[in-house]
Amino acid sequence: MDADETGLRARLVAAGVDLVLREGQSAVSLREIARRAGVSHGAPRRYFPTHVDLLSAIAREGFADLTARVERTLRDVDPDPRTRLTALARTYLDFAAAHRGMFELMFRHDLLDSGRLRLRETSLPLFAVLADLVAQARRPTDAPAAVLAGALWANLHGIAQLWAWGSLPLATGATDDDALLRAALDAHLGPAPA
Amino acid sequence: MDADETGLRARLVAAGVDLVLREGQSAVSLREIARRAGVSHGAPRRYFPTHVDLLSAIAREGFADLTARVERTLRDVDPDPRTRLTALARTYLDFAAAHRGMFELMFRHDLLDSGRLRLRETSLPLFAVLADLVAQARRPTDAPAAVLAGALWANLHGIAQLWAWGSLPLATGATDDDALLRAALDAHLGPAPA
DNA sequence: CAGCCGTCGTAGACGGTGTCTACCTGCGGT
DNA sequence: ACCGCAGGTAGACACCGTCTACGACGGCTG
Repeated sequence: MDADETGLRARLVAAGVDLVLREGQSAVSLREIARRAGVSHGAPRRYFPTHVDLLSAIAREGFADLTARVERTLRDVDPDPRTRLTALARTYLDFAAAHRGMFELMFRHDLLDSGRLRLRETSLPLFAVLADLVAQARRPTDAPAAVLAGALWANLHGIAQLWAWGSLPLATGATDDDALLRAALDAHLGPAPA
Repeated sequence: MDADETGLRARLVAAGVDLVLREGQSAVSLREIARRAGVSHGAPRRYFPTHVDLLSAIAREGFADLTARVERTLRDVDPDPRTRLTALARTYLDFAAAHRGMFELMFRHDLLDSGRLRLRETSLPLFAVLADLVAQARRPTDAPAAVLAGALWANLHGIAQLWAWGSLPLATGATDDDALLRAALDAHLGPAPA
């Protein structure tokens, strides 16, 4: 995306993203991405002084990707906020399931030292989209919009994580996460309209 | 807890638990716990052939601890299911906040290879307690009990995780998680009784 | 045009880690 | 008295993150 698309830094990040998607966070080492980029083991240090810096940069890509997917999804969905929220939630869960390693990494605050690269703030635009839709769908008796949005996000996130871990399928006996998704949306936003 | 409380295995796990609580998952190495137990670096291998086995054993302690805390809490709470669920939820969030490193580890399926030691099943008794209370508190028009319980658990879990990561405080501007907790319970179980 | 200097990548070293293997040692059962 | 084996020791290997000294090269200044 940046001007120097082919710069070493971009290639290193790309290799890292590829690795994390394919084999998970623990496979991402500075030396391995150097190998994949065809440079010496010390080269990445120029751009990522520390392993945490590399992982943070990769997670950043993850957030950008997820945000882009959500926006792309919402472009084709009609304006009813409840419908849009459902689509957003579906995209969130699909992303977590399809890119498990990346999803894990994105929320590993212990690995990311989230101040770095303003990483945590990277998730805010996504939350803003959700919060905006929640504000539209909110009923007068519901909790304040910010709280409602936070609680709903947490619910989506929890479903994504526990489902991926296998606990939720095991505990509920369900074979897909759709019922859970609908239960969460119904709970926070009221029963779905016909 | 086991018969040979002072056996090497128990001491190794204890050292690991201590480490994970104090410094997080990444500080737990086979060699370090060997050092703390005063044995050679190869000794742990007898009990934990692989690093994953060690981490799984530690996470198991974490689940046992959390479950015990919940049961202890519920002993002193009156029988109204909604009240009990609130207490359970509070305990869950407090545990996550107070033992962040352990909580992280417990749900890191990439580190745990959850088949090992039947680890994932270890979380089931806790879920059963929650599911039982949910079944009692459930209203006829709610989702099926298993789904409702799963969705609520996911909500708690998501709040715990995103709060610990700092995203939720950042996004909602809140300074404590109480509003979120109440919003989640109200959403899934209906507005709290007076 | 010559020379300097900063950027960027190389190469080697160090300590730490997981894992494998060969070994020792002491105790229980025959 | 002996053997066998569980349980701990010790060394090796490859890999990792990090640090440091060093080369190469290109653009600016004189």
